[in-house]
Amino acid sequence: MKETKKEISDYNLITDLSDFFKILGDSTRLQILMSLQNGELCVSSLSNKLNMTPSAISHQLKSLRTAKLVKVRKKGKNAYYALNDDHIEKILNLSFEHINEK
Amino acid sequence: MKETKKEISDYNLITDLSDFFKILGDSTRLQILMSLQNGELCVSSLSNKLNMTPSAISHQLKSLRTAKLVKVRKKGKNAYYALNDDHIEKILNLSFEHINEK
DNA sequence: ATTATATGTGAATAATTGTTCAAATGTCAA
DNA sequence: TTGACATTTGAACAATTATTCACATATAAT
Repeated sequence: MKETKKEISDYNLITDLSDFFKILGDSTRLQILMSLQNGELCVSSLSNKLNMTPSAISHQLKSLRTAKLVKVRKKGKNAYYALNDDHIEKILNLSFEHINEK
Repeated sequence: MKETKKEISDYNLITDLSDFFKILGDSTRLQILMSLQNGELCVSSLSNKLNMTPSAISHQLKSLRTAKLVKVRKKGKNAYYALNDDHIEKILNLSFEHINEK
């Protein structure tokens, strides 16, 4: 059944895409991603920069990790997070252009 | 105060961007946008295509209109909706590439 | 005018989710 | 070992939101 296969793959595409946008649709996570555009940062640095508790930051970093948008490097007591993908910066920039032309 | 100005514009950028992604972060709205990539459609066509009530579709179309992602053309009893912007297709395609490479 | 069809709207409900708080884990230094 | 610091985790709470339902509006046809 070709129709069924197409419907399933459409379904996956749609849910994957909307999940991806859901992750970007939060100001805290966006701020984290944009902060990491200059290079890796540890949780407490992000906590200071964004004026939020380490716990809140850590929770959001977990979401970003699950979505494979960031990766971790553990060194001593610290956990350094970095962008995991080049695409994200492109998408952010293109979306920024979109916003700015309104 | 330069610092303050920058903080304010950063704040607006972040909230505008996250609002934009929030709109895309819903499967119903994504399906509507992707359906409109082939040309304008009226509410009942979308309702049939997505197997959802006209009311649900209409509510989401209102969100999309407020976000200026779609526009309306009223003709007789029908309301034909179309994409309002070229950027959206680019963003969707780029995001699709991102999803597919995982 | 009255019916049927298409769309829009507002309130209510159910589900999702971001932040906080308290506590746990892990690492380093003394 | 003890204490301090960095990060993580789970539960609870508050806020947001997508859909449904009932109803309103608008247009066309008879």
